[in-house]
Amino acid sequence: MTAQNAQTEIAAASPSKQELIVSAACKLFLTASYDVISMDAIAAEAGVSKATVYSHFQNKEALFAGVMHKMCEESSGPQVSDDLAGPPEAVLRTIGLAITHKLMEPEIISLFRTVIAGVTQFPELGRTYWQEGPGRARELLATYLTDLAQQEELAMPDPHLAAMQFIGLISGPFLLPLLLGVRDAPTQSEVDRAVDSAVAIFLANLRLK
Amino acid sequence: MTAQNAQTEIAAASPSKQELIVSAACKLFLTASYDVISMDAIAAEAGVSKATVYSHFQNKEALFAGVMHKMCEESSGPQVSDDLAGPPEAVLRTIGLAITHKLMEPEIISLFRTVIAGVTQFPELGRTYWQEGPGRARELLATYLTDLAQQEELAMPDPHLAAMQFIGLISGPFLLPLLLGVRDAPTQSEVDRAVDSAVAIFLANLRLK
DNA sequence: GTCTATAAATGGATAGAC
DNA sequence: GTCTATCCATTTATAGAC
Repeated sequence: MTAQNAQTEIAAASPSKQELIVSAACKLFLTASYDVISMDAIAAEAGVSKATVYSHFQNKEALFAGVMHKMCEESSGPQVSDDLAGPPEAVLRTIGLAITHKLMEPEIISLFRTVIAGVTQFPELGRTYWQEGPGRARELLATYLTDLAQQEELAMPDPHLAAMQFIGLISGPFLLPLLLGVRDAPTQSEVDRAVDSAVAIFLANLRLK
Repeated sequence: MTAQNAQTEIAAASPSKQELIVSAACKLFLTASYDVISMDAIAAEAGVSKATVYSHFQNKEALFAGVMHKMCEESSGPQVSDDLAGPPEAVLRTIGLAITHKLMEPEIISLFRTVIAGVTQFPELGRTYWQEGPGRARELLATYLTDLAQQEELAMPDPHLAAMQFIGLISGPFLLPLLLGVRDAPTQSEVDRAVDSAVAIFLANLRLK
């Protein structure tokens, strides 16, 4: 066992300074955008001195990049990659609920705001988030829809377009109002109703053609 | 003619300092978020001194509020309130194209980013933008859909939900990627195809029930 | 690695002359 | 109203002791 492995194993029980810093930065960057959060505030939240922060990260931008990478990993898209068998209604409903529930989490809305706020300053941030989040959902859906179309002999000229339409259809009622802060998180029954409706609309059209 | 009217008429030809300041602030706040833009930068862009800026606006927040109010007015939703007659396909296509074209404008995407970035610090900003933009589109659509359902004797249990689903369906393929900066503005044919597809999906479902 | 103290720069906001 | 010059708080980042 190398020294590095030993350090990694200990980490879970007693978090290293580096982990304390990243956790504190995560928390703060979710409450406000890049420029609002100072290195002083991060150091204070982590319970370390500012010099310690700079000993682990070259500068603020490097810390921000590390934090964003970690948050994208943790919130990596809907976890439905396994369970794609069964009647299409059920599968789309499962995928739709997974996506909707992801979007409902306050942390995800906050992350979304932070990413969008930072994308002008840090263009790579947008690409990273897309690949880890919505882009992954799109690929998953497009693959499933392609298979579905083949099985049921449906027309599916552009699976990527269809996937984004489905995502828009289920997220439309909630995403914008939540991002703008003009409504609270929806109730379970509200989510169920919206997803059921969206699945019905989507499938009805597919089978009509 | 009052003195104020005279000033207003002159304004178009030779803009007042106040208008110079607001224009400069508009331009800058569209390129980056609230905290990134300094009063020094705004004064420099307007070609006036910083003290002059403060003689017209009490502080930075007041200037930001004024700028956002002006931008919301200028970009006030899709201008389709008159032309709601004709076959549903055509009407929905017109509305869909109007909404999509609005969203494609780089200024609107930038405004969107700025609003979302600022909504944590200034909650009223989100409400204002919603009312001037997406909220207005939702009301317009919901009203039209209610009428349509009545005329064609279709089921329309929740016009607001349906309106947001339609907006999500047409904006889904573009809005997220544009906000995240992972794609360029779509071509005209791409927009046409997406809107036609969305209208077909939406209407097919309505008439199926 | 970690701390205290501080440097160097920039931010919002104001005083005072004109 | 408008400008120049300045105040004061805060920010990023570093130096030097331990």
